[in-house]
Amino acid sequence: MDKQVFNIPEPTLKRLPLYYQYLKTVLAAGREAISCTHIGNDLNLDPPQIRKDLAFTGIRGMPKVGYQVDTLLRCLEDFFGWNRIDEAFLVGVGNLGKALLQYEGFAHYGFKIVAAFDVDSQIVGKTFCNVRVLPLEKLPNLSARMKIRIGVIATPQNVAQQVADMMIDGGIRGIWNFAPAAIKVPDGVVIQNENLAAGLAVLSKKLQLLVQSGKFRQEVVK
Amino acid sequence: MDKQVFNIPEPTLKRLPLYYQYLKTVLAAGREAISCTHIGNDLNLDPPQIRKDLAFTGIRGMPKVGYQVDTLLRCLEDFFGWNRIDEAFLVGVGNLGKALLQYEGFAHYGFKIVAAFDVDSQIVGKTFCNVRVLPLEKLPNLSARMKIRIGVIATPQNVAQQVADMMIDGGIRGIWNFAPAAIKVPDGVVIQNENLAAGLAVLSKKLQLLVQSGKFRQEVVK
DNA sequence: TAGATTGTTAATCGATTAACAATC
DNA sequence: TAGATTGTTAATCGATTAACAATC
Repeated sequence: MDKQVFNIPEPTLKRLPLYYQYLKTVLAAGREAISCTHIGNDLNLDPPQIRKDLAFTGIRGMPKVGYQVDTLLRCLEDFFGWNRIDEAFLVGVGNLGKALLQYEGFAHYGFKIVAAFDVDSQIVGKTFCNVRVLPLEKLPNLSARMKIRIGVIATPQNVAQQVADMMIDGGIRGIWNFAPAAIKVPDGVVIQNENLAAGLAVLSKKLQLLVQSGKFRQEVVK
Repeated sequence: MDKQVFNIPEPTLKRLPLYYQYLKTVLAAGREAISCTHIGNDLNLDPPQIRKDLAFTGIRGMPKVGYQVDTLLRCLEDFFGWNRIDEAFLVGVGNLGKALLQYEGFAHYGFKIVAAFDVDSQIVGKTFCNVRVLPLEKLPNLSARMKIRIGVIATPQNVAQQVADMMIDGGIRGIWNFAPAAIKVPDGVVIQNENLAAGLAVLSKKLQLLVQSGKFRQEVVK
C-alpha cells in the first residue's frame, strides 16, 4: 500500500474523533464558540497542534473568538462521512463479536453491522441485536451482492487470514481486524488492526517503569 | 506525567506484543531460531527496526542464525512481567465490560480482573466468569485493602472521570480507559486510552481516500 | 485600540531507515 | 572461508513544538 495516497497524518486522524467527542459535551453545555487554548486545556494537547489538526477538516476559526462549536462538529462529520451510513459485515460471533454487535455508539460514526458470520453451527441462525448470524461460506457472494466495503474480523487468530481472504474475494476493501494476527492484504485494501494486548502492554510497562523510578508513592501529587 | 521516566519508545512497546504473538505461532510450527529478515517478511516490518525493538528486551541474537525462538519468548515475558499476575478491577459491566471479563486471553499477559463494579442494582450481585459485581462505592476501600494497581474503565463517558478519581483514591495507579472521555489524572498515575472510534475513523478515512484516488477497482492487485 | 486568537512558517525532536563494521 | 545476519552509528523523514505575523 503506497503511503502517498494518505496525505493526512495518522496521529491527526486519531485525534479528530477525540475532538468530536469532546465538542459534543461542549455543545451540550451550551457553549457556542471555543478556542484551541480551551480545548487544549481540557484534552491535554497543545493549541497549535489542535489548530493544525482542525485545519485538515477545512474549518476556519475566528481570531479572538475561536471556532463555532456546531460548525466544527458538522465539519468533522462531513470530513469523515459520518452522515452517510457504511454497511459492514462481522465475522466471528464470540464475546468480542457480540460486544461489537451490541455497541450502539457506532451509529454516530456512520458504521452499521448488517450481517454476522460464524462457522459454529450452534451460533449460526441465531440473531443478536437484530443481526442474523449466517454461515461463513455465504460471505463472499453476499458481500459482492450487497456491495459491502467494510469487514470486521473478531475471530481467533488462526483463521483471521483466511477470513480476510474471503472478505477481499467478496469485494470488501477495508478490514477492521480485532484478531491478534498479522494479516496480509493486497494493494488496494486497507487494514486497521486493533490489538488489545498492545494497549495493555504499554500500560503495564509504564506502570512498572513508574514504580522502578521511585515516583510511586502511596500519596500521588494532585 | 514527565516523559523521562519512559525511555522506551511507545511504538516499540506496541510492536513487542505483536512479535510475541507471532513467535508463539513460530514456536508451534517447530522452528527453533528465526531471523529478523524472516520476521519482517511475515509482519511487514523492516528488519533493522525489529532488531532495535528486540534489543530493548535485552536479548542477544546470533549472526547468521538469528534469535532463539523460545529464549526470545521468555525475554518478552520477563520484560513485560507476564509471568507475574497483576490483579485488576473493572468498572462498568455493560456489553464491553462483559466482553473484557470473558476474554481469557488476558491471562497470558499477566492480567486478571478479580472484581467488577457497577451502579446498576440489576447487575450488582450477579456473577460473570466467576467475577462478582459489587456496588461502585465499595471500590476505594477494597482496592486499597487488596493493593490493586490497575483499574479498567468501561463505563459511559459522563461518569468516567468520577470513576477514575475513585480508583486513584483507592490507590490504583494504572488506568485502562475504554470510555470515550479525556480523563485527567495527577502525576504518578498512568492512563492508557483505548478509543474504538479512533480506529474506525482511521479505517474509514483511508478507505475514502483510496476510493477518491482512483486506486479503487473491482479487481485488486494480488 | 489593545489583546487574544488564528494560521503559517521555522526549529526541534524523535522515530524510522540506511549504511556498515563485527561476528559466527 | 564466504556469506548471512546481528548490532550500532549516521542520515533521513515526519510529527510536534516554537515563533510570529495577520486578524477581528
